[in-house]
This record gives sequence, structure tokens and C-alpha cells, in this order.
Amino acid sequence: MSEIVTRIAPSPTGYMHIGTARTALFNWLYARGRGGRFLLRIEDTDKARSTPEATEAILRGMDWLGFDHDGEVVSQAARADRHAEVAHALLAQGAAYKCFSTPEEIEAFREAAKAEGRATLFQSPWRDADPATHPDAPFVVRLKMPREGETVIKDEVQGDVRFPNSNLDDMVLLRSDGSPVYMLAVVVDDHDMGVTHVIRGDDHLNNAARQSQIYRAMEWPLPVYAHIPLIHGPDGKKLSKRHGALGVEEYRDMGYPAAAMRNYLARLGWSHGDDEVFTDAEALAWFDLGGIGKSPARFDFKKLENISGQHIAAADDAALLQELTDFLAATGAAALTEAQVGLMSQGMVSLKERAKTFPELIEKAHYILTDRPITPEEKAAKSLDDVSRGILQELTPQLQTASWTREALEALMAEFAEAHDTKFGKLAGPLRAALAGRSVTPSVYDMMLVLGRDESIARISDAAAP
RNA sequence: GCUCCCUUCGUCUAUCGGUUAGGACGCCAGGUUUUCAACCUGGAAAGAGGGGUUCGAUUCCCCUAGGGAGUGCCA
Repeated sequence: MSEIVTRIAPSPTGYMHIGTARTALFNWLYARGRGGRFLLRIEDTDKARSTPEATEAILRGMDWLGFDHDGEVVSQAARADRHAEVAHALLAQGAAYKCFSTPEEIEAFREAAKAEGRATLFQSPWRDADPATHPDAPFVVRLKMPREGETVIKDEVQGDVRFPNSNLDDMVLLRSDGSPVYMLAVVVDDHDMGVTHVIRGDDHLNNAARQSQIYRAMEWPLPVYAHIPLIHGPDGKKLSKRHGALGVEEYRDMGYPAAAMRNYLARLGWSHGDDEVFTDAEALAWFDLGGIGKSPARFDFKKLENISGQHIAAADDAALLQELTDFLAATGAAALTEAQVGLMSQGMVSLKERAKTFPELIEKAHYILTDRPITPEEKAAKSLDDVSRGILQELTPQLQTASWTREALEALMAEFAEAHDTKFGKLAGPLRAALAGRSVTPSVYDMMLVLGRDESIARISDAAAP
């Protein structure tokens, strides 16, 4: 079997859609999981809507998600000459023809068809015209679609889909200004790039029938098709910016790890038995076209969060810290100091199991990211009354001599609490306020261990001071 | 209008003719607990509707309903 080649071909208009990210993921998984190649082509033939900024956004999104592509990024617009060349070849062999109908005539045709309840597919009078009768006027090049029989698309997701040829129109290949149209461009590009598997949104399923006729006319081998259902919004309607159809970069900025995003997106419309949380290696090994569902899936933030939390909890400490650093940089936050990085790497163990996103992780790490003197928040300040200050004061010397291990500290606290005829729960509040200036923090022991004896005692002394 | 696709708990899904229709998220109840989170136990929750085919349909076929896509000298 020859090498597998897939591609992602986004249009650079606006931000990088989350659906594009999922299609890219499927293509990437399919190729990379099989030792194939994964290509990137920017479909920038619509000059009016394409922007360099959008291309940059796509590149950044692909980079963040870790979808490395092979070879150079292909610009579809740059290949217009080659597209036209194919159109002219089709023209020369009689598979396409020049159509001199004006837009007004076509419009009139459709109006009339509609009024009579006929199909509105335009039937050009020039399809079989003798070239000798061609006027000296602008024309478009149209493909001669078969009028009889049917076109069958063998789709790996949808099965065999049959289209009556009578429903296929003689689509335009070249506009009257000689520029190629998208339908032609995709086919030529996919062929020239050696794409063997076209995995794309099912909004292209109908187009596949029309495009396949270009392959047939050129006698090019058809790629394997897999049309995947689109992602819908929480309301089941098409995903729009209104309800969460955010750009990929917005998900990054919300603090979801890329690995979690990949995992969630993979599960959205694809399944491997009951597996829910998995690594990239597993996804690469498991992914196949047969596991793709046929119905559109809705985006569910709750599940994304859950998956995200599990990935953060399971992540390697150093790698997670690095990704957190990248997150801070990407969102324009201040970078961590060297000392903070040191403490963070020690605190990561206790931090990561309590956070679903990076912002949450940072929130939990507040005790590390803050410096003395600590000004307690209002809620925390309430637990620092005169009584508790006294208790903290009493506790300090004991901490001074305790051995700084979890066991020893737990024992010390238990003993201390008992001596004061109370429970550790009562001590926890004041200690949190002292150590972090907050009422919600990681475990008191975790904080003391990470902060170390000197810093911990210093903070407690600060709080105990009148 | 015409063509094509889709339809299992609220959500993501498993099932590839025979299951008490399974799992996950979320939700509810209880437990654990040092706050938050996590964790443990239990619970409610689904085959769109109607016809067939079959000994037997969630599964195969048809119809209806609902949703989506295409039908451009947009991509």
C-alpha cells in the first residue's frame, strides 16, 4: 500500500474555527498514526475575504495544537495558473465547454425554472454549440456533467452515497476573467499534492459528487473520502460565534492544555469503545475512519473542563510547568521569577490535581505567587482575630523545632490542637490566611512544605503580629 | 422546489439481529474531608413516530416528522 497523505485546507477568513481544528486533528491522527504525511494548504482564492492575519491565526492554532505538517504551506491562490491549465486541458479534450451566457440570462433562466416548478440547475445553450458559432464575447468554462446515470461516492463515514447525475449542474471551472473557481482548485491541488485521503466536513459531501467528475474527466485516481459531521452548538444548531464557536486561540487563552483539547475534540464524533481519556500515543494508535460517527455532535464545555482537569492531573510536572509558562506568555501575563518557578515545580504535585484549567491552577498557586507582606483578603482576614493570632504566636516556636515533613507537621498540629482543646479544622483557617492571605487554598501542609520552614514561619509570624 | 446526509439518557457515545440497552460528562442523594478541588457509594435518565422484513428489531427496509448540507462566475 502506498503512503497515506492527508491535508487540512482552511480558508483564511477570520479566526481558526474549532471545527477546522477538529478536522485537522482527524487528518493529522490518520496520517501520523500510519506513518503518512499531513499537509497544509491555505485556500485563499477568495481575495476579498482572505487576510494574512487569518492565515497567521491558523498557523498559530496549528502550532498550539501540535499539528505539525509536512512540507511547505501551500497557497491555493498561487497555483491559479496550474488550475487554469487543467481547465484548458479539459476544454481541449471536450470535457468542458465555453459558455457565453451572461449572468442576466442565467438569472432569467433560474427565475423561469422556479416559476414553472422545474429544477433551477442552469442548462447552458452552449454545451453542444459548434465553436464556429461562438461569439467574440466573455465566457466561462463549464464542465460537461453526465446527464444520465448516477454518481456514487464511496465514503468511509457515510457509506455509498448516490447522486442522480441529472441533479449535477455543469459547474463553472473558470470565471469569465479566467480565474479558477474553488471546485476546480481543490481537485487539482489535492491531486497534485498527492492527497490520498480527503477527510473534511460533510458540508462537502454534495460537492464530492461534482468534484469527482473532474477526477473522472482527467482520469485521475479518486481519493478516499471521509466526510465527517460538523460540530453543532449547545442548542443543536450550527455552531456560531454566539454560543461558543470560538476561535482555537480563545480556547488556548481560556487555559485548556493542548493535549486536553486534542482529547476532547477527538472524542467529539469519534469513539474507541468506552475510552474517554487517552494520550496522544493512544489516539494515534486507535484512530480510524470507522470509529467516526455519522451524526453531528454538540460542543460541551463541561466535558471539556473535565477532560482538561484529568489531563492536568496526569501531566508530567515539568512539562506542565512549561506549558503554564507558555500560557502566561500567550495571554500577556507577567512571567514567573526564578524563585517562583522553583516553588511551582515543587508545588505542582498538589496544585495540578485541583485545577481544571491554567487560570485555576494559577489561582490555586496564589500562595506561591504572592510575596510578604501578605495582605489577607477580606474573607481570610476574618479568621485572623485576636484569639487566632495568639494561637499562631504560640505555634511559631514549635514549628521552629519541628522536623519539616508532612508526618511530623501533621503530628505536631494534631497535638497542638488537642492541647488547645480544639480541632485542626479550627486552625486551618488562620493558617490559610497567614500563609496565603486567602480562605481557599491548597492543603495547609502542602503549602508549608513547598514554602519551606523559614518562609512559612515568617508568614505566620507576620499574621500573628498585632 | 430539487438532491444528499443525520436522528440511542440533558450532552458525548457503546451496541455492528437475541444485552436487565453499557460507559463518560453533567445532575441528585449519601460518605470522606482542612477550605476549594479531588475521591468513594448509590440514584434518576435514552432507542423521534408509524409501518414492514424476521422466530426475534435500537440494529435491515419504507414512510412521516425534526435537524443539517448542497443547489453561485463564494469557499
